[in-house]
Amino acid sequence: MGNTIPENVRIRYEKLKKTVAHHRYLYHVENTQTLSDEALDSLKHELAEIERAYPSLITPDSPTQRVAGAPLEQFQKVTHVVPQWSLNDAFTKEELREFHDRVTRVLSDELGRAVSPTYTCELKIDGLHIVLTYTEGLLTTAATRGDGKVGEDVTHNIRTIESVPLRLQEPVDCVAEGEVWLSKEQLEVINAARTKNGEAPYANPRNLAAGTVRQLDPKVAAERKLDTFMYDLSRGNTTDTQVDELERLKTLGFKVSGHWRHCNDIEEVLAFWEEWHERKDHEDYQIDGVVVKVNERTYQETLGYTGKGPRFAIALKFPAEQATTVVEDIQLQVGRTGVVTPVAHLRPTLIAGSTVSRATLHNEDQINRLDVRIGDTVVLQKAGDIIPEVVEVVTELRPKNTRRYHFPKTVDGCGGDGAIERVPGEAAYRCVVRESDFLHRQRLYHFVSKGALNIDGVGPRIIDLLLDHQLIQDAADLFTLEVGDLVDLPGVQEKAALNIVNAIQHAKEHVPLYRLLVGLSIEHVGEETALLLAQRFGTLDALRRADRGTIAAIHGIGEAVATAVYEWFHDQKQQRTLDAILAHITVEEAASHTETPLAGKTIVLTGSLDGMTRDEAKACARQAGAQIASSVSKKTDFVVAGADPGSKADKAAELGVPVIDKEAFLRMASGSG
DNA sequence: GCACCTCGAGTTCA
DNA sequence: CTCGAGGTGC
Repeated sequence: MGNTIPENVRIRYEKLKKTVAHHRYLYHVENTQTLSDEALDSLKHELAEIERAYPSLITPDSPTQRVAGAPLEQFQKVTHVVPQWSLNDAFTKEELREFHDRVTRVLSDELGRAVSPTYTCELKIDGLHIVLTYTEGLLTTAATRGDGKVGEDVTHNIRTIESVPLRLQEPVDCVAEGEVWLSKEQLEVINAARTKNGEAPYANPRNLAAGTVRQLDPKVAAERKLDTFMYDLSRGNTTDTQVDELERLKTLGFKVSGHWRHCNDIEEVLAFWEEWHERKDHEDYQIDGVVVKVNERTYQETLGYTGKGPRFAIALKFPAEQATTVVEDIQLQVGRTGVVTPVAHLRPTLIAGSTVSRATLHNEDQINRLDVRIGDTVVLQKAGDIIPEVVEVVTELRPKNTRRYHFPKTVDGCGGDGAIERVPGEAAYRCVVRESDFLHRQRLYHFVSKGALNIDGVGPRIIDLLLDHQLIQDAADLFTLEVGDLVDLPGVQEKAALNIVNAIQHAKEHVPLYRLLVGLSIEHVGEETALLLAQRFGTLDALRRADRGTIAAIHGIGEAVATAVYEWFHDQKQQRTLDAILAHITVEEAASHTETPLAGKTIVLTGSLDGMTRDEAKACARQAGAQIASSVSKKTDFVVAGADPGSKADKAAELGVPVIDKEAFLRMASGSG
């Protein structure tokens, strides 16, 4: 503070800031340029000079604030205000027509009249999805998509991207979604420099863009010229169509791709797709398809969402890049549960930016369907551009004297004599012996993994060392390890030993109940089922005492899962293992949902629950343990009536079923009242 | 009893 | 991402 700023400096400063921001707007949004690069640099330089003299002038939207300071220690998690859906995919014209048929059918059913929506087509850029949050027009947060609910805060890197406005043209609150990408040209520039330094070049722009955004040090991002296209205003949007939304994004100052089209029918959509199938390689960014959206907002809302994504949009992908290679061998892998998976070992081949040498064949049926044989030439592609997939065998190139693949009857290291069996009616082979050293080892890997106890820095390699040197027998032994035990291990220094012990000691405090349940390797119990169990019973003791029927009564858990859980908790050996673990860890109990007045009740929804979609209300009721029925009967416990209730409310009155309003429903669902 | 969805488990490479 | 199996809703 202290030194006052002369009025003329302040005016000059504001003027400079405005000019630079305006230039950015023209350049990235309007695609025109009014200043030479040199002129712009000199303005920025002058701006920086003034700020150096009067630091109190600096605000977050100053062009000088694009390059932030020190590297981060680690990423912060960001919970998305707007759920980040992913899109369903279509690969053929046929699938697109099915999408269109479904859309028109649902709309006609819901609205009671024939409706033909129009569509927008936008290019699907192969980059990294980002979510930008603005408060009163200022960029406050930039986050990655993550799992759709929680992403990582990468504001420090996104700020460095020129095309991202630090201040919008209007002081609005909004959330915008778009894609960060790196041009093919930039990739070449970077790779040329790397090759010169004797470093390996990066495989493709997408991976490099993703890697860059996830750098802790913002200097790296600032050097690599990332760019953006924004395509959605998910909060603070008042437009009635997707077309208007794109225009609105531009008005606010976002960079929006110019290559989109408003299509009146599905044939025009297909024409756009075919046109870009031809053109896609001529752009400076990678395009992996066309995003097709129902244009009209009211129709979008009518169509709504599934658990995965919107029903009003689809990603029409271009055919995946394919390659052919030779199957050199088919080998068997055994997982934690004893399931045997056949994997094709391939002659290494370059496809979609990486060299692939293995591909899963899933199971015996899949091998038979494809009739893959050792020695065959196969067509390979990457599902979702990541996982290699054997599409088909090129039978014309099959060598003579090949034999159909016969699934072996034994697998090395599977325990006992290595026998495997396929239970009739099931697809997978499993190890016959289920209590082998091998499977025990796999279960330990799982116990320390991210989804379970999440012991940082302890993975398969460390577990192998500990087991092989008899430092541990089972999971409980991990918690008594001391630095002195570990330093004798080959390749483990004092520092590493300390890290391991610290990580284990850290992980044993406040273990959420569901994470412990995940870690126990109970059949059918993964993250979701573990959460259901934890929420229903609250404590491990309650779960241990539960009978089979109580477990099966949980919505989302049936007989098969209930039996597996019940039997695990009534197996003496498992219980001894569990007790041993419990002696060392503290378990964070979950809030039990048994107490809500709706638990076990059957309810019927009618009328519109304003501010809440039908799906949300259903989810809320289920969460509280209620069953939802579609019509009112004697068995109905409550009818929830919103605005304009239909005939169901009358029926309820007739049968004497209690009718409650939205507020009462929410109170009951949340456990009070 | 069947069509749908969700979950769990296994999957590749840099 | 893909598969199979389990669970739910009609």
